[in-house]
Amino acid sequence: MRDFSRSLPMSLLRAREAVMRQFRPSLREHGLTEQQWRILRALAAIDTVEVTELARTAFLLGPSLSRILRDLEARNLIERKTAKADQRRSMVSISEKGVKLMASVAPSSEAIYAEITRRFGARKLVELQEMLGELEQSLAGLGAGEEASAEE
Amino acid sequence: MRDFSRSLPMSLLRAREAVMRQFRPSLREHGLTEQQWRILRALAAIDTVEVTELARTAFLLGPSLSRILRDLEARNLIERKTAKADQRRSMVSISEKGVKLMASVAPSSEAIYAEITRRFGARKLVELQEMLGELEQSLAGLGAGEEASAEE
DNA sequence: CGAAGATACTTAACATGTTAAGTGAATGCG
DNA sequence: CGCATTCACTTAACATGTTAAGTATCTTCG
Repeated sequence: MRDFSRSLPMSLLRAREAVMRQFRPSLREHGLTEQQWRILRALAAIDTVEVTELARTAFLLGPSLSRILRDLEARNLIERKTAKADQRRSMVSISEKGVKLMASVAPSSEAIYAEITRRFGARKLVELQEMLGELEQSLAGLGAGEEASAEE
Repeated sequence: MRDFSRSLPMSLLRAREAVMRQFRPSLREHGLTEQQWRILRALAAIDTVEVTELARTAFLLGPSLSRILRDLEARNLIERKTAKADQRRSMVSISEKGVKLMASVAPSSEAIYAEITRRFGARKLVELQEMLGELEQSLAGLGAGEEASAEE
């Protein structure tokens, strides 16, 4: 069997960890986890979303998102209100306080991203992301959850 | 701020999830998590290792590894004995039962990996892994933990 | 209309990620 | 030697990942 430290999952895991290690300290200083930050960023760009759509955007599973939204709401960083037309749906939006928090984190976050880009190379970064997208695409519809979709 | 769904961390996260989604069902059938599988694979190739070295190889943090080893030992999939020369060190090895479990999982795991390789392309896969390695390298010594290292 | 099924979440339960603190065993050094 | 420091782990505490089950609401269709 292939040396597992050279397997694709391990390569992806290590690369992601190398990247996230750069961001975590800054986020931590602001009392945010990586996932909470993802949610705030997603909300900042969208005004109002349903929970399910937010889960898709922030790439979080429903149960994780449920918990995090509960906590973010308790910290007054987001707001929720049930949709009028469908009482099942909960509409989520970022609060003013949330916007301010984002504004305080964004500069260092941007700086870190810029430094990563500088070190790795902007061109290579684009190329890498293209390959990652292709990998994702090439596996779409393979694993669980895709029951007889059209696929064209 | 950049559309966060196109950020490098998200690209890496989605790509990894697309890959792991392929493996999880098979591992689950054998009662293994992704991390437990990593540990068994690492042990199978090494005969005996210290916990710290195993953590490095399987890319797990100490506390996670501690818990998992406790569980794997309870399931008799691994064995532990303290080193004679240094009572602090615990030497870990895979058990016979562990070897058999690996043998029962390996075929489907190999098949899945082969299918991923086929879909994405063997050449592109190599290229992708090279880029991931370069990314990791280019960020080595940036984040936390590297206090005034020599840097060559 | 009204019961069966589908939807949109939420809770529960267990495993891991992450940081900090704890424990016991070596080491360094005065 | 003896004590402070370091080391190799382990525990603790809290957040998230993951799957299954639960709850309320909505939709469908007889």
